[in-house]
Amino acid sequence: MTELTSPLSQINNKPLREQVLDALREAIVQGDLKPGQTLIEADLAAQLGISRAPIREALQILNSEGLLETVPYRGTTVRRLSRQDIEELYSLRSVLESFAIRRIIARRNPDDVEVLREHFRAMLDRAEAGDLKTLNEIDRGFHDTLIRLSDHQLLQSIWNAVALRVRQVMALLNERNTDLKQIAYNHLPIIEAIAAWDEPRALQLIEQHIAATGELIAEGWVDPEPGDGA
Amino acid sequence: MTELTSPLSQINNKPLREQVLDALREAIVQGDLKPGQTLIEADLAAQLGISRAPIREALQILNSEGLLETVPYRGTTVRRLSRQDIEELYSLRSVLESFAIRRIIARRNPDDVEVLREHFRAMLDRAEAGDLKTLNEIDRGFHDTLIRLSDHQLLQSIWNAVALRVRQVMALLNERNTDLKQIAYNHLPIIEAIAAWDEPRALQLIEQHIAATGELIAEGWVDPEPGDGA
DNA sequence: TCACGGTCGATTGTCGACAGTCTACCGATT
DNA sequence: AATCGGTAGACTGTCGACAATCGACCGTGA
Repeated sequence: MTELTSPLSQINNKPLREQVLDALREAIVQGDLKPGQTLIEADLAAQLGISRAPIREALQILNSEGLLETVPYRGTTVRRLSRQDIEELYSLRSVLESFAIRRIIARRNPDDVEVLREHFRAMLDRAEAGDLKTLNEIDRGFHDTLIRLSDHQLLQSIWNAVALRVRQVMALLNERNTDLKQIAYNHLPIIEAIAAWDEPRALQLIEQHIAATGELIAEGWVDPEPGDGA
Repeated sequence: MTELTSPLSQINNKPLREQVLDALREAIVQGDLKPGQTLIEADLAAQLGISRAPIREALQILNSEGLLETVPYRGTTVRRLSRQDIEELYSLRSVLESFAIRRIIARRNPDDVEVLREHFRAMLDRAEAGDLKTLNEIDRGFHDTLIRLSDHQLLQSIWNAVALRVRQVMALLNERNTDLKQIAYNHLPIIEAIAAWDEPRALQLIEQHIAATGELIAEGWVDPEPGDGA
């Protein structure tokens, strides 16, 4: 056999640690595990039918990713999100995406624009179908694509962490922004500014777009009260 | 007894995991552990006289911090630093510090300026004494202070990770920048621009300062050849 | 000569047991 | 009643042993 790693999805051999890691991370950013909720290693282990060792390793990683909070000898809880956290999250996000756009425009590669336009079409399509869930995913995909196109590994890895928290915030939001097509159309001028290699305008648009979103969310955010979040 | 946590440095009770974490992290950023070098859990455990469990947890964390690279079932090595990594590191650093300065200037707090000027005086003092090691530490302290003054926890945590890698790069550099007083004086106009609340000038200076440093380092950087780095 | 299969040693992954630490509770003392 | 000291239970931290995986090595057979 020569290569062939990709198909058959590589059988099984992912360490338990990583499976647990993925599962917990997903549970957190989808809001299934609520901020403030405490995680008991033994419970998780029993629940998953494995020992505590891989669980502990996963928890340490999630802690260093900022999704959990661990106090030695005390326990680990899902990190709480204050209004200040939201504001910080979106302000930093704005900085990172601006940086990405600057790099994309500097490269002036028409292919990039086509990729982004394709995203917009998909977004509009989902919006017209009233498909909120998929629309959100595509919206995420658009911003992920901006980062990816910027071709900057370090930025990418930091973005990954930031984007996780954004997903978590979205999941915890009870109020839903229902003006779907508006969300989709919000992205069009950004794309066109990039297509025109108009850096100042693209930066102004993306920063305004993200700041507006952040403010909208921060505005209605109620800081979590003490309690175990359950 | 009422509080009193801070003095007496809290006796002992830091988990082994964290002690190992600190020790390994320091060894990496100081260049004692060379990029490419592989770390064997059992060896480290024997060397430190403890079991593998806390070692493994520390390694996972360092991996998620980007200082180590782990391949399941294969092992963990100190992450290699290519020239591209250096360029990415400094370009991102520039973005983060610019953001910090924008926030500092937006606040217009004269105390901030005084803190920065004090840093400059200390730097100049060390430079005149020809004290390279301390100068580097103070230089680091200056940039750390910029971030701290920006009062942005998320930025702070990302900066911490980035700054670690910067330290590692500095430690691995064989060529030393010997023009000490010049380094110190480089910071003065930045401080003065902040003092004057002159945002465009402050941003232009910091970006140029960091880009110049980055290019200087990237220029002489030799990409690591395969091998275990030892 | 070279591709193939199998085996072996080194190393990582997982487990169950035990040690250490913290909190909550409770009774004694003032 | 309020404070103190001590104890019990729940949980995290650490350990040593065992299982699983990988790469290198080595014959074997065409």
